[in-house]
Amino acid sequence: MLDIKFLRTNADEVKNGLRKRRSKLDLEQFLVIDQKRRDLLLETEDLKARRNQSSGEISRMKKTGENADSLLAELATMSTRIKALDEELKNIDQQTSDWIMSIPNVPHPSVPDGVDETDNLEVRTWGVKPEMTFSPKEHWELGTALGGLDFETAAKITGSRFVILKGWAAKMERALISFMLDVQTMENGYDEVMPPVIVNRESLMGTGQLPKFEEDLFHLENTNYYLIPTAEVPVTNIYRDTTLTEVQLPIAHCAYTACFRSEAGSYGKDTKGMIRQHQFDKVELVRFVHPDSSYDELEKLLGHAESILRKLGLPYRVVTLCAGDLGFSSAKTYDIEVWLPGQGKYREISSCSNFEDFQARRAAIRFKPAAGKKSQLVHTLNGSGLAVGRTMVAILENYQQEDGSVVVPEVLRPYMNGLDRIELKKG
RNA sequence: GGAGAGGUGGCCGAGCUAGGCCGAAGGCGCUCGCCUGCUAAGCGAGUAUAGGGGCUUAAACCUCUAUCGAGGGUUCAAAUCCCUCCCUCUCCGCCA
Repeated sequence: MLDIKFLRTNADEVKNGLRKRRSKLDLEQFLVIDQKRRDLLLETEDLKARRNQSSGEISRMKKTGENADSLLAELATMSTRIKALDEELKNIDQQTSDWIMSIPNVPHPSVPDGVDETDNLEVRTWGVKPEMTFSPKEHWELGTALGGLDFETAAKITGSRFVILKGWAAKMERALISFMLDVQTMENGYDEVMPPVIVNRESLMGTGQLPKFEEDLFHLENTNYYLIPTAEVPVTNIYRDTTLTEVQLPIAHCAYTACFRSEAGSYGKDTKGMIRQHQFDKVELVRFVHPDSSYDELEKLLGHAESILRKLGLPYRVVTLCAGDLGFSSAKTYDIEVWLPGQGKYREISSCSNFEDFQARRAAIRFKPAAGKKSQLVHTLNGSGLAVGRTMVAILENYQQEDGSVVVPEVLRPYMNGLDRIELKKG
């Protein structure tokens, strides 16, 4: 959510931002509503001030035994009028907040112009794509053949876009989670939390998934509860309605959770394999920082996510999302895309964003400056560190051998009882 | 699931069954000043948030409105009365 005063005084900047995003929102419409709202507010508050004053008058008259009947009658009609105005105001307030909640964040000046993912800007590449003398297989083929991935049984017990991990795959999932959390807590300074994977509506409003993207979420029937689409939601909301002190910043949390997405509108996309599941594991990194340093913090966060891929020896590239591809709440996002030899392309494995004060304003996350000045909004950032399932996909495809076996990356072996190679058991 | 207690300012804690200068006593904490060789103590003042309007380059400031878990209702007027919901705590039951 943007600052309403900022909207009024910097309307042109916001309009430019919306245009850059290819958004169809017409800010003028909002400005008209806003003006109407303020006029109404003025009238209502003025009337209330008079009522409050006269009410005090009545109190005094009753004490002295004077007759207050005429004043009482006058106030009765005034109160009716106020009630009507309040009703009107409530209406227009709703309109205003609907508007504000639906305006996306303004892209940072460094965000490249563009329409969709084809306009994203490559920042750097890392690693060497493995050379294969054979035609590389896709992960679902490898994983299924090696007995680790079972999509069919998952489809039976639940439905499409679910998987059962078996044996080495289940173990590798667990190993990856532990490995990622260990790196982030022991090397990169994150405090680990394990939050609820069910959250209420208010939390989803705070981070910006609601009210606009209800259809992407799993909603528990007849409740105020939703399954989280990312740990960003519960972790960011830890500090909802909280005023921190400046010395506490930056706060850095990492969290492993399962994530749940309805994937509405993605029919036909990645229908095979583990790339796009309704339920998947992710280690998330969340940072609460001073506004002055949030873009340095974004680079830091990105580095923390990259460090996992480097340790695993998985080649990747970093891209800056263009304005048209930018998420609703984000001012700037880097995607990390890992190389998948089986698919022959880079696929997103992490998304690192600076939301500036967009989420902080919605969620009321502030800090009190050391100088004792007025509290101000923090900047929030988050990124995957990393998507666990997709990491397994990348390992399978990058470390596959001609005979269909898969070498286990060295850093992962201690987490898998020293297992160094996944191969089909004979017999 | 059953029975009960409770949610008030940074914290503690009055007020709530006689509804009326209550945004809210008192205390603690904090800030600024005074005082004191230093410290402690003492004295004085201040100390919520959001929104609107005024003033301003801006801030400060002034003023109004709202906020005593949330949302409704009664009333000229609600922290105080009524309804619904949420949360916390205690006891019992159940349970990984």
